[in-house]
Order: sequence, then C-alpha cells, then structure tokens
Amino acid sequence: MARGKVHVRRIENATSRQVTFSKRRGGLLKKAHELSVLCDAQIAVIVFSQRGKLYHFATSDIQNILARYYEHKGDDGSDSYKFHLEQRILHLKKDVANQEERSKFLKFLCGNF
Amino acid sequence: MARGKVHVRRIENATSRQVTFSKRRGGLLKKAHELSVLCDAQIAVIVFSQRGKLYHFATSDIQNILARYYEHKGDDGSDSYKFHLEQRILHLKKDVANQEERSKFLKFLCGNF
DNA sequence: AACTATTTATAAGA
DNA sequence: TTCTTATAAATAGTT
Repeated sequence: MARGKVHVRRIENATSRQVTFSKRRGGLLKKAHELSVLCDAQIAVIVFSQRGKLYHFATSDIQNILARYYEHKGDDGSDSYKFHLEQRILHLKKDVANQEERSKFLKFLCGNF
Repeated sequence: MARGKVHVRRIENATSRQVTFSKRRGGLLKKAHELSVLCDAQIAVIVFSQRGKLYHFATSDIQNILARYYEHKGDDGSDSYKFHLEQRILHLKKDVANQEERSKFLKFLCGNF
C-alpha cells in the first residue's frame, strides 16, 4: 500500500510474505478492536499462519455466542451445529495437528470459563 | 482517520455509529481477504452488529480447523472444548436469540458439509 | 450515496 | 528485524 500498489495474490518470496504477514496481521487485529469499540459490535478474528501458528482477537461475548449456536437446529428442522461437528469429527480423527496450537485454540475458545 | 483523528471509544450518535459500522466492517473484511491471499493464511472473521446481524469472512479450511479442535483435550489433560461448551450450554439454555441470525450462523459454521 | 481532506496502514528501503 | 519514509488505502466529516 505504499511505494507500489498491491496486487492481491500470494507473495512468492517467503521472506516478504512473512514480513507482510506480520505487518498486516497486526493491522487486521487493530481494526477489529477499533470496530468493536467504536460501534459496539461483537467480533472474533482468528488467523492461522502458514505454519499453523494462531493469532486472534475476540470481544468477550463471542464465546457465549458460539456456545449458543452450538446446539441450535435450523428453523427448517435441519441438524444442529453439534451434529454436524460430530459427523465431521469422524472424518478428522486420524488427522494429526500441532499440539501446542491446539492447546492455545482450546484456551481461546473456552477462556476462563 | 480523515478530517479528524479517531478516538477509540463508542460513537454515541446512532446514525454516525451505523455509518461507521458499515464503512469499517467492509474495510475489515477486505483486509482479512487480502491477508489470506497475500500470505496464504487461514482466517475467519465474525462480526455481529448491535442488532445481532451477522457478517463474516472465512477461508474455506477454517471450518475443518474448528471441528478439529472441538474435542481436543489440553496438553495438561484439561477438559476439551466440547466439555466446556456443554457446561456452558447449561447456563445459556434459557436465552432467547434471534432465530434468523442463528440460522445464518449455523450455515456459516457448518457450510455445505 | 459521493466526495475529499486527512489520517492510517504499509511496501520498500535503510 | 526494527526503524524510516514515500505512497497507497481507508475513512471522518461533509455535501
């Protein structure tokens, strides 16, 4: 956005991509915070880097919203989020994921509850 | 950010707040999209307006990530997200929420799965 | 819904 | 990687 227009496509140079990720990630989280305060909105931003590292911002009530929707069934009687997740889990069980980041995400979603 | 610095605090005038919400919400979602493309990152942004209307952006793989973390237990053996959610649900059952937005959110989280 | 004066974000360079 | 700076982008106040 400076010293040259940005073309919105993947940055091929790994170093440049990392630098841009660091800068823009900070900008995105800042904007989310400002919007939540200025306009009294409930916001969650979740960012995973290529390497699986987690960064996030959330207003305090987002967790309650996620929980509220968890077992809701569609107005048309369709299955709940819980049901869909459980089905999806069956397909994901064999996946291996970064344990540390998993733990961070758990803490993020569950907070101090 | 223009014609006057922004003080990051709730905008009291309802009309101004709505206008700012509309402008900045668009900016936030655009920035999220750009970051995801430029840096090959996985991103989800969830915004609820004061009135409960939902706006969001997410890279396609975020839903799988959410599901993956769903039943993970902490490295220290602490309870899973699933457990926390279920406990939390007990406290939320009596809440009434906007049905339409619930439905939208359900579709957002579950996608076409 | 458009317009611009400014602020803010940031790409490139040091 | 942290700082600087030129420039693009976002947007607050206005029309």
